[in-house]
Amino acid sequence: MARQSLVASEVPRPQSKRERILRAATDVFAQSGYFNAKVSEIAKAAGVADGTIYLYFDGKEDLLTSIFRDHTRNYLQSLERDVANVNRPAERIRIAIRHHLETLGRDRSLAIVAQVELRHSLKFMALLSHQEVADYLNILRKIVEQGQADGVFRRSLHPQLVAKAIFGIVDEMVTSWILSEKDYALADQTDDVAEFVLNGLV
Amino acid sequence: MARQSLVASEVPRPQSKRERILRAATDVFAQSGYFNAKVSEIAKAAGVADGTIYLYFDGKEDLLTSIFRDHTRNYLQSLERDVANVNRPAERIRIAIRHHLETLGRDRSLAIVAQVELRHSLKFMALLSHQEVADYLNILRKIVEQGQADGVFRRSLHPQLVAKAIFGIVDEMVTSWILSEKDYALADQTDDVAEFVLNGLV
Amino acid sequence: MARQSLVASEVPRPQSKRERILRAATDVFAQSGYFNAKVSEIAKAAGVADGTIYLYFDGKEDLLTSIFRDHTRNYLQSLERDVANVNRPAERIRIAIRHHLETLGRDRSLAIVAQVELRHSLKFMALLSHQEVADYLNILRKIVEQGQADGVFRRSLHPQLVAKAIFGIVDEMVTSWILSEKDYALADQTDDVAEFVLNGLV
Amino acid sequence: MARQSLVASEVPRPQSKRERILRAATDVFAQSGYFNAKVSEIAKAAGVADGTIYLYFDGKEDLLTSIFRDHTRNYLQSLERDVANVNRPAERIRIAIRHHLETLGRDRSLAIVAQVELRHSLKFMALLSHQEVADYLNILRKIVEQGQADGVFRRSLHPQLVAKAIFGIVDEMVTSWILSEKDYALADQTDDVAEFVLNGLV
DNA sequence: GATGAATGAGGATTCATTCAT
DNA sequence: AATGAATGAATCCTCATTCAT
Repeated sequence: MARQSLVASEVPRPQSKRERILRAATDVFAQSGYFNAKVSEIAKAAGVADGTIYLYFDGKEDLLTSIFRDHTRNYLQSLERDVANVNRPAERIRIAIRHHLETLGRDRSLAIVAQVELRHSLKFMALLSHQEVADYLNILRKIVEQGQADGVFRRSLHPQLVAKAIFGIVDEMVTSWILSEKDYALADQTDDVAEFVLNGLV
Repeated sequence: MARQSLVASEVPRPQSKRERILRAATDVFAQSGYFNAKVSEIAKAAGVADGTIYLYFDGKEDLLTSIFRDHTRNYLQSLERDVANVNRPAERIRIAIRHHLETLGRDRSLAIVAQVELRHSLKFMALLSHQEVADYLNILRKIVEQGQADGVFRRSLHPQLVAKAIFGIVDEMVTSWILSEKDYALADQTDDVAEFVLNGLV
Repeated sequence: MARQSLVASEVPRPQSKRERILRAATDVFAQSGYFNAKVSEIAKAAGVADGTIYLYFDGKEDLLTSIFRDHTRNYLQSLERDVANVNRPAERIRIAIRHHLETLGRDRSLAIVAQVELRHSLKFMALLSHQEVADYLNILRKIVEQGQADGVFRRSLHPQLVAKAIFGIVDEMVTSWILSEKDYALADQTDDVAEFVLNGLV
Repeated sequence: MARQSLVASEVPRPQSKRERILRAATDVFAQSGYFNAKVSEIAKAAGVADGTIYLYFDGKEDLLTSIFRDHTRNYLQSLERDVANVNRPAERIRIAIRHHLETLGRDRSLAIVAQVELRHSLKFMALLSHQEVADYLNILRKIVEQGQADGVFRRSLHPQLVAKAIFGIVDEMVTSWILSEKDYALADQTDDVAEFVLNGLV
């Protein structure tokens, strides 16, 4: 059964003008795609005049970048906090997976922007890849290294490759979710994903 | 050390006019991105007049679709052939991984188009996802199911989730490769990836 | 009595597409002023599509520059030819004055562009001043120098200052003409201007 | 040798808010040109808020008009006073020339505005031409007429044409000065210009 | 089949001006 | 009187596509 709206937002209406514009941009980018989205459409959705957007952002591209940066800042902070709350490496892996799935599973528009719009150019991907994504992968890598040091993770694996692999798996779950016509809770896959990551196929 | 050209093609110059156009489109899309690529640029790279492209394709978007369809047809056929050559499920998994990494590792422009340009809109991704990607996942899923039936893969795992997970891992390896400034052979990661997929982290 | 149209053109409709566009640009710039002129208005006046203009010119500013350059090339050539036809320095001065007044008196739109639109920025004026206007002044200066060498012009005068002075006088006659509400033939002032230039006030 | 700044002002900082705004407008118009100048830039240069400008002026165009009107009022008064101080017509001509060159030679920004920005549209030029410039030309014309009545200026010349010619010469000297890369005192040309005006070329 | 000159729709952005405070 | 955040109209240029040759 298809969803009625692809971008139904369960997110509360933001207060500040900057946040309202960013929320509107997220929804419009998710709905129309970055290139087809019109700035005037975003302005209308945010309830401001076209020109007002340029008081808060440098332009259309800055809107996209800002959505990502704002989100990532919060994301990485809360991820590190959550991970620090548990000690067992395996549990930390599970926590990281859940964190990713829960965060994007909660905001479909944001997920679409993250999975689709942020990847529309090599240049843009390279930018993200060397900053925020690298930070994210570092967190995962350190969990793996710690697990190897503790003797609970196999030492034959390259931590960086494992980090990328985990990211790849979770990323694909999100993509699959936004493209799916079924309406399921993304975070419900946490345990299945974690089992596969920890134990493998055999 | 940075590569000299991001889209250096080791692919032989195609003969037919249709193939020349498609090759040019792949290179130009990889270089400039779909939205920034100009049809006239593709025509020039292919050595034909602008209008000629419209004798062979329906338009710019059809170029992108055709790149993908042409490639996928060959890809799935050779994947099934390779997989049929071995019997052990674990080996089949390894074969599938190698096939993916080898194919894209051989043609950087194609890899960029596959990882970046084909994903620039939800509508486009949905299209691919329900046809070619679904076929690909089905092949992986059947390998998993066979392995479970044979008793060599754990039965607690959902085959569809495993298929997606494997796709996600390999996909991320490719993305990481095209974004990397280091010049390594993508297919060299086959064994490491396979080990992780088969045995997991613990 | 005010003229019915400020830009009534007695100029024959040009043949080539490039010339048609340039003619239209001259008329529209004269009518509306450079900054207020719309490119689409020029296209409409030239009977071409908006985009066609960009096949022949680099943009709006290039239209203005091209009007001037095209005109100046012809102007300086015919001026030198006319001047070479007579020998007496005083007659050459008169010829130069007539040439200026006749050329602009024949094409009101061109005169307006020359007197008003080409001078709307310091950067633009500097550009013209160092190229075409300098060439023009050089021709005048050489006439003066020849007259001084021949002993018919007073040697106490700086030839460069005289050249500028003559230019200034004629230039002001043109400006005055385009701003005037009376409809007189600009070139009719040739003899009066020449008399003043040659004999002065006393 | 090029000047360090094209608009270096030797003018004392004005006191009243209205004068500060007008001074800032003169400098900014000279620097950027009327069309490219931003009202907010003028406000910033004047040290007031954007909106404050509209308490003193009707808008951007009124700033330009006001610069001119304010300046012209003083200019014409002091010109008439200076002229009245001498009796010989030839000396009056010299005084008028000096007055013009001195006034603009003292304030480069004002000179740029006078030579460039005030002439950016036919409508604007017509406006000036029929008011202030006409008053100026009248003063010159009367000097000529008086000189002819006194029998010291040749009667064959049309006084109005002579007035325009003198204006044209001096005007061109100013234009040439603001465009020149050499740093000379404009008023130093007074005697050379006067000699040419009075005695002509022959 | 091939060409490439011509088309014209479409949108991000700027900035003079306003007005609630 | 003064502020400055907000407005929104207005336009140059690009480029996918067409079609007469």
